[in-house]
Amino acid sequence: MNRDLVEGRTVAKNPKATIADVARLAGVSTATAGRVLGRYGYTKEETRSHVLEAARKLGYRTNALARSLITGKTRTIGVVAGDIQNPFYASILRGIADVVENREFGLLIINSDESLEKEIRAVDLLREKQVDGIIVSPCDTRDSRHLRDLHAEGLPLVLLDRTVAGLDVDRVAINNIDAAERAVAALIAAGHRRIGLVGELLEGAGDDLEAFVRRALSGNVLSTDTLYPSWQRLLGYLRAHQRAGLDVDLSLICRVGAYSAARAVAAALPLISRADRPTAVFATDGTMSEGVVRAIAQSALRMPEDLSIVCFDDLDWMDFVAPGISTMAQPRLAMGEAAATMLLERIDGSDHPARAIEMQAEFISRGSISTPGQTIGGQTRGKKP
Amino acid sequence: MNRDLVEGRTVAKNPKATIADVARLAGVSTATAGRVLGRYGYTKEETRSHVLEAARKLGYRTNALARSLITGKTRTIGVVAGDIQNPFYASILRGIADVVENREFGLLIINSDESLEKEIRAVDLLREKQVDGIIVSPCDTRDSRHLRDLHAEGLPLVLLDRTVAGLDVDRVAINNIDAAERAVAALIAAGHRRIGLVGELLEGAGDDLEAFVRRALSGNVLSTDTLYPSWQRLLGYLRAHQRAGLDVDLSLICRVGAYSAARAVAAALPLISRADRPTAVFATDGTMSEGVVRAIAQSALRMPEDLSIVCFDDLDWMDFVAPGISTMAQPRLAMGEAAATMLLERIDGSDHPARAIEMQAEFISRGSISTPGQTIGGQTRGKKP
DNA sequence: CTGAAAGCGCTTACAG
DNA sequence: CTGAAAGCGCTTACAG
Repeated sequence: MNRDLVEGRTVAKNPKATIADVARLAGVSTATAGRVLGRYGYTKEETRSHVLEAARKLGYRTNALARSLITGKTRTIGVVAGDIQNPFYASILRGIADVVENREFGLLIINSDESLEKEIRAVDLLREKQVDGIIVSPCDTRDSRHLRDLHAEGLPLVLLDRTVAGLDVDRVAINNIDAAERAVAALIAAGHRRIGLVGELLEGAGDDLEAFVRRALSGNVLSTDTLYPSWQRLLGYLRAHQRAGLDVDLSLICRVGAYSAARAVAAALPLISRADRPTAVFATDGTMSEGVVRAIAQSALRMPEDLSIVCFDDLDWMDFVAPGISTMAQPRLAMGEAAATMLLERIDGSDHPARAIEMQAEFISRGSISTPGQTIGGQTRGKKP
Repeated sequence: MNRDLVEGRTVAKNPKATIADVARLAGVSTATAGRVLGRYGYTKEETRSHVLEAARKLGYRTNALARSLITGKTRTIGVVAGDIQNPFYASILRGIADVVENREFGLLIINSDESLEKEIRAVDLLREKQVDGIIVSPCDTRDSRHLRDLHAEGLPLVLLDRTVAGLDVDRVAINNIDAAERAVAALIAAGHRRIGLVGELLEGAGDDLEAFVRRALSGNVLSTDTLYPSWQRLLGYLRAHQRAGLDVDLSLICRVGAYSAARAVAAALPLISRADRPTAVFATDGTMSEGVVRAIAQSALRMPEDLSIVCFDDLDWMDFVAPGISTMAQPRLAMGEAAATMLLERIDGSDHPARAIEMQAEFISRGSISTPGQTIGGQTRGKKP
């Protein structure tokens, strides 16, 4: 408190000046000072300017904490992302930040590293800090009491990229099955018949890849909605094969088991080094894409002459890594914007039923797909010099 | 308030339960309940368990707002970064997040887009939210009243990557002059004599590139500390030339004037297309590096046969874009960690004099440097097929 | 339009 | 070790 302040005299700016200090200097009640400083209620213009002048003199800054304690609103949202360093999340976060900053909201960001335990702690922390709403890319599509509770208690929640079984809340994602199918169809259209897949495919979809594929092929996959994206994209891969009347070779499906480019390299290398290697590979997301391209760079294979690829997510480097990477691009920025916009609407009080926004993925055709067995530069399946 | 709660009966969990509710149910005072729930002061073990039990029954969660209002600490720090989507900032942010999450602090992130106006608003917002400290990568090395005020008022502040004139606070950065000199020296050592530079070089260093270079060459650059990184790296470029007794060709220095890969492409294309083009190019940061590599990909030049390059920052793609990009790598993650660690130390009360942590940049030699005029594959300065 | 009073949900001295 | 009271810095009814 600044009890040493004297009206009428020039006083040193004090960042800790409070509404009471301003009121005293302006000769009004704290209620009135609060009204002009907090921009609520009515104030006579003259009073207003006195208060403002006093606030200026004291270097008054409002303490959002005190305000929030009363209003119950913090004008801050929280987001728990897998890894802010991953371009997928970095772009989404940027989209979120853009809409949030426009509304002068704060943005609290926490990494989950795809760990349920960390996600739960993140959500806890965000709640303690009384955020007005939360955007999460849930790392577990089933075990989600923390999210269910959130929603049950009325805290606005938006799910990004992934869905949670039985949790009917706003969400934004692309149609992963369809997008993957279109990506793989591009390969098939070019004549490929043996197409590899490199995907995270973490546990969660029944754990047994072979059984999953068998079920999928016979049209028996229940609740595709709550599958992880990589499993949904596997479904798209299978569907593209079925549509084209192609058999699926299980040994061509690489289950990396982790969100790691390095692990993807390790998984892709054997696949593309086999004698009966596929003529093309589909990578199920940006991280897997980086792994596959890295594996090819480490091998002696030429792209696309020896191996065609189609990736997922349009990363910075995909248009200048020769021969240009054909890929299924998700509108990452727009996904973040959409999620934030939905969340803010909820925070503003909208109470329509939960909506699922399906964003459009766009296939970008560049140079990484060629016809298998095609002869280029005088040799087929040749080695680099 | 949950006035409808009845002691002894099973009550529905209420996320809005307050310490008063818990105290009532446990039959103790709010002071006592507060002591066990807030983990401060002493409590008899028996009392403790009663309170805990009551809290559990009610689903009590502490309201950090109320606590912060009293303690004056929010256990939240703010960081204003240029663009969280940029890999440079994304990694730094990850480093910051890692140490901050360990201490269970919150992390408020805002983009400045290198605009002073946005930076000022960001800092304002963070202060309103009463963060315990701020990390900023200031977009203006001079006009910085907002940062000066912050520091004068005792709010912990750490500067990242850039320095502000006359603001003696903790900071972390690499030695940009030295790092750039080493990078360019690698080119000179390989025999290059005409080396281009592509850098942001925004206004701020006196605005006149030619005059700056002339001054630098005659050893007259005052306060190199508060230069923007790209200007410091230009200094390193010049110094490498001087050390080698090489003349500097001003026309080889490309001033992009913006933090934009697209703008860098536009600036680099004419440079590398000239008849008397340089035999090598040095890019002053990740964004410029992407621009240069992109420009080369768009040109008919082969790398490194027709043009050698050395980049700055080790981005994901640099080790798999053929022929592998030689670059000066900043320890981005560690820079973020160091900044956060310093900030938390200050928050913990440390009051030693301001420290400047100089991180080590590491040159990574890959395939993008060759000897100029070298004959590879039977032709020199040839075109791609 | 303005002020006195209460209160948001906690923590902090201060007694006991 | 525990409780009654005050208070953090605001906003919110409620009078006037």
